[in-house]
Amino acid sequence: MPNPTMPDAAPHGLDAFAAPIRAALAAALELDADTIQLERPKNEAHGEFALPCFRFAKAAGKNPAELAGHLAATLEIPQVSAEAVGPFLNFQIDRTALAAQVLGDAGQEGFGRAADGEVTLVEYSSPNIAKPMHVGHLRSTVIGAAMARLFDHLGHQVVRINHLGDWGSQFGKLLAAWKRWGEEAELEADPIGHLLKLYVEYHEQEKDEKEGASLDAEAKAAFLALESGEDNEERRLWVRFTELSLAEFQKIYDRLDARFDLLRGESWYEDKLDSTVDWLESCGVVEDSDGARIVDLESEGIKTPCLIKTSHGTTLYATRDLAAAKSRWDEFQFARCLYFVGSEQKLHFDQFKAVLKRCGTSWWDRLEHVPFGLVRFPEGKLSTRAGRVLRLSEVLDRAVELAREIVEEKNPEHPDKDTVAEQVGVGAVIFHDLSHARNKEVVFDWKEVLSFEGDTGPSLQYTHARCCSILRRAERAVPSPSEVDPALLADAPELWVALGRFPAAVREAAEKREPMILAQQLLKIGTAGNVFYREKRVLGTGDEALEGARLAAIDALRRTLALGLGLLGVPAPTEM
RNA sequence: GCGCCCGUAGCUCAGCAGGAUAGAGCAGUCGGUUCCUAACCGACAGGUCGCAGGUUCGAAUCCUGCCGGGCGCACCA
Repeated sequence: MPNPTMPDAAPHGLDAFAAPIRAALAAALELDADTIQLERPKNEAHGEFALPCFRFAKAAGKNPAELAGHLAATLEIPQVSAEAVGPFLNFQIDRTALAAQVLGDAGQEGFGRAADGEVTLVEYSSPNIAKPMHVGHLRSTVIGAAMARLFDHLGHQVVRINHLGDWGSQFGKLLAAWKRWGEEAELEADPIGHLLKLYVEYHEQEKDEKEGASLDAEAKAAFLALESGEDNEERRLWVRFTELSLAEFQKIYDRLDARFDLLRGESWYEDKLDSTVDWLESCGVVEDSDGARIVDLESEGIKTPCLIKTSHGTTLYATRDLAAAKSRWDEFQFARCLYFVGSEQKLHFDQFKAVLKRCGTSWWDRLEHVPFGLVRFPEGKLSTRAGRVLRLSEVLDRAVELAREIVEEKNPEHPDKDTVAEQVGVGAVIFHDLSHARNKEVVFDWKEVLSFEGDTGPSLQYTHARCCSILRRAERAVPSPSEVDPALLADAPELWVALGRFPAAVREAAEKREPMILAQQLLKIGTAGNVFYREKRVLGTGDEALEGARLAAIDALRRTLALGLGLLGVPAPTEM
């Protein structure tokens, strides 16, 4: 467990000032520093931190404005001035001290890092074999990968797991369909496309009563053969389909910078299913219901029981997730295991956690479903069965194509347009997803996803590239923070405040499992950066000390943007 | 029917462990480049925070009810 009293050496930007302010307030109000929550004023003119004095005044039986005034007059905090505005006590950091602190922090590799050390498992992406990854998978992949990086940055020992959907009766259907309509040449040319076609064809033919019955029988037989574990034709085909699918998925993962430590599909837990069921049975929580084995969850406030085994004796989704969770616990004794899965599966997670609770495990509440909203289309839902899908690769390709046109137009001299177009196009798609609250459903809109101006990934990439450009043209080394006079940078508090809030944004994004919080902060940093280099000429001022100081500022900005974008999985090109 | 999520500017969204005149971006109007990339900056305009109650010194934020949209509700995953 983390030790909250452990001094943290990591640079934390504005937090460096919050601690003494809270300590001074705690002493003045005779309260514990932990009970004092400093607010971030909405209006930047009100300073960097604020304390509404209402509740403290009430406790002390005083008038809030009076208390604020009294505190403002008596508090002595190094490098921080306090001012009372009505019942509010506002704190402003000395401009030079602010620049010095943040410049020093943001210049370091570990800006916003913490030393946690806990084991955090992150399950994300988890697409189904034999189907294309579509826009729906984008969310799990991009949010999960970003969260994994955030935890990693905060010092967790992160284990990234891809829980592939590679098992279940659906593969019986696919095998049956392959036997009827499979074409070797087509499979070679476009594996997932062909497998999807077979899947769609199956569901098309299934509607026919006579065909449906015989297809269903063939599918059941095929899955049975697969499940037998023998090295038969079904198994060999399944392995092949899996490998072909993985190769396709990997192309997407490479583009999205999504990596996994463990590639464990549902099939990986196949030989642990029996023992899991036995374990559940031995816990005495399983009962019979119409021939099926279930765990009743009424006592946990869940009306729907959790199905462990069907009346035909086959295992289910929940059984496999239970086996997976138990296996992971045995292997890692994790502090938390996060599942980045759509909100439509909330009940499933509530159920299988409740089962583990009923079993008396000590770790059931370390499992956490991190839900996110569905991707919808203006025209309505897409359906894999009907073959109506928008492939993720197509989304990325279109974004890259558009980015390529824009690079061509804006920077025809660019030495490597293909690379930068890929970075910008993919970056736009990733950032667009991550800049929205994960819990809300998103209506997919090409115009928005392909937008490169305003609050977008490409505009941040652009700011980063501009910084790189200035540093390139400087043709001199960037002075280290200790070499510059921070007073020369005191005229850009907006930049330092924006940068100084980066560590808190990283922390909060991780705590709330909400990458959007970091994305929003990066946008603020980007805007502050644009204003900075717009208003403050860096090169050619004739003042060497000033130039050095501003170069250091640009470098801090560049580093923080690269760090933040990197955490989100958005590439940071040095020229665009 | 029951459960969960969402409803803020024309559009897309922040803000919601209560706090100061509700903020961005896009679209609209206007302005900015003899100067490190204008994928930028600035100004104007735009809001009964779904509706109605309640709690509070104070509610977009918390509670209740309603309306609207989405998702889920045992032998699929």
